[in-house]
Amino acid sequence: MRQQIVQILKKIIPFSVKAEVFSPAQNFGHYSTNAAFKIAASLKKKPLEIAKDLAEKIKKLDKGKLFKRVEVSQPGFINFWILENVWQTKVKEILKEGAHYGKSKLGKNKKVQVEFISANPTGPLTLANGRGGFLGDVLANILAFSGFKVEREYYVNDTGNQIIKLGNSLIVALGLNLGQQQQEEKRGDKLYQGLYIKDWARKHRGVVKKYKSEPLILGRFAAKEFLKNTKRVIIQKARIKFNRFTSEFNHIYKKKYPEKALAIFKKAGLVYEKEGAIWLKTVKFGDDKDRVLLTSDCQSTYFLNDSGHYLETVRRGFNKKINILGPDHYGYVKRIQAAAKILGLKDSTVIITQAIRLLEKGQGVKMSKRMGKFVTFEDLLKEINLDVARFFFLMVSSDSHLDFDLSLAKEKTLKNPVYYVQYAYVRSWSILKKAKIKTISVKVKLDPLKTFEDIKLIQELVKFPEIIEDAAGDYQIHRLTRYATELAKAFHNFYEKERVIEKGDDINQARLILVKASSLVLKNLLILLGIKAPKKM
RNA sequence: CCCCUCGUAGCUUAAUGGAUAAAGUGCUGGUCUUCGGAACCAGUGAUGCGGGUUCGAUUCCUGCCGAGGGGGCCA
Repeated sequence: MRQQIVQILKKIIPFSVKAEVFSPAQNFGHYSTNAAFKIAASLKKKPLEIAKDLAEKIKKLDKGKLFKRVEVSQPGFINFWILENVWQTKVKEILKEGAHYGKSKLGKNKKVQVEFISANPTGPLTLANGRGGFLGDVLANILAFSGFKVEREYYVNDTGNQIIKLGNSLIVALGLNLGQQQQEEKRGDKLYQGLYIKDWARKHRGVVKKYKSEPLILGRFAAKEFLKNTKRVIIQKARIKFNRFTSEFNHIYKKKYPEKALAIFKKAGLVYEKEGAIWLKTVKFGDDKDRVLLTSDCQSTYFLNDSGHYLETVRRGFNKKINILGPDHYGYVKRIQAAAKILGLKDSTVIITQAIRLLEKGQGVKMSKRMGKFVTFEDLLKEINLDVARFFFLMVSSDSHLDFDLSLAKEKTLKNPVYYVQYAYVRSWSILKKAKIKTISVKVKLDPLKTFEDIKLIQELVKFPEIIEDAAGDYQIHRLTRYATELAKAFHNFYEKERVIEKGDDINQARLILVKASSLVLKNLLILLGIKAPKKM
């Protein structure tokens, strides 16, 4: 629907302007455009006059096919009211498309990689990992729905100093002494202190003792175990899907991608030596300082290895990558974007999800892997329903610092908006069941659908593809959860005010079709969000 | 000290520079001889503080206050 209006505007406006067509609040019509403002700026005329002129042209062009009313209002908006029969036709289109309703070919089958979670295998998942997990999962769903070929990647940092550190942490946790060399390495870098370290060490006492002088081997072993547990939580508990677990050691390090990346950096003339180390000129790309690629004792840094990882992605045919990182990576964005650009990744996005501040009865609870005392993602999923957690986390923009009160969430779990949405689906299903609907007849006339509630509901249904399109473009996933609440509200309102099954089992066929369409859209939406669409609650 | 993000109803959050700042929750009052009341309706109530940019600023720039995160051979 929005697209149709955009097309009409294009015909009327001679030069290209960035005009928007949107659904306005309150009684400003079904759709609105600010086109007049955009033109006014370059024409130096009053927006209101331009709007009046445009509105006349639109009416002439349309000849009463689409619009019931086209009006201009202060200070220069053009508002559109759509004809009832146009809305009614849309309902049939929705039924025809069914489970495909909302899909588009926006992505043109291009490959895109969504990398998310990628937590270090040195401990359990945090709430921030969970937030990124839900975000990545749903974003990947939306992109796939919009015609992209999506790879969902989890990058496992399974080699390097952190693995040694993990081994050392386990050894120390059992009160064993580290070897001379490890003692030195331990200095200046804090070990992992969490309770989970102690628990694991005690549980695997024999293994820790056996490898007490070989922390790398011990660390690798433990990391594998931690990863196994992480996979269990992600896949089984959180219903988050991945199709590639990329190993830093096997896929990147062994295949010499860091070296290859370094060669490309050198060829680009962006590498220099200083104080015995090798640096990349990331300042040229907006970073506040240059970054080390090779240390003075010729070790590759985390940054160089990650560059290797990006290069591998490019070499596997991806021109587009979205990387979802936690809040501790803020300082990292500029340099990785610089590397991406040099390595030839055309469309690179880094999304930083903000931390979730956990409150317990209004009191802050510190969450840090080092502190030892923190609530893990798995803990949270034990406390609250998965659908609730998903919806709640996805309801807010990823750069909002979410305050999450655990005790409140548990308490008010029944009033969570996710149940509101699911309940709308249950109600729709219940009507269909009672009416014993089998096949939808295309012959049914939809003329009776003209009350405020009918039209409002159709209007929301028609918005669905528009919301998907917006989210696929700007990755703002909370558009979907917000929309879900609005759609459910329109349905509940419709349900309260309009009867489908009249007295005496007389069924209003037109309304029944509208219910079927609503049910379809709600289901498509819930599937994208990874939330269950129950027939009963 | 420097960098990044954020500050909106009592609480949790929306709003590519646009119309009367939008929802949920809370509180107050109301609806129904119901296709499942986990529903519906009404009322209540907000842009941290001070400047600037312009037709118009929650949004952009700047100073202050406050919260969180980060700060070269580390991950």
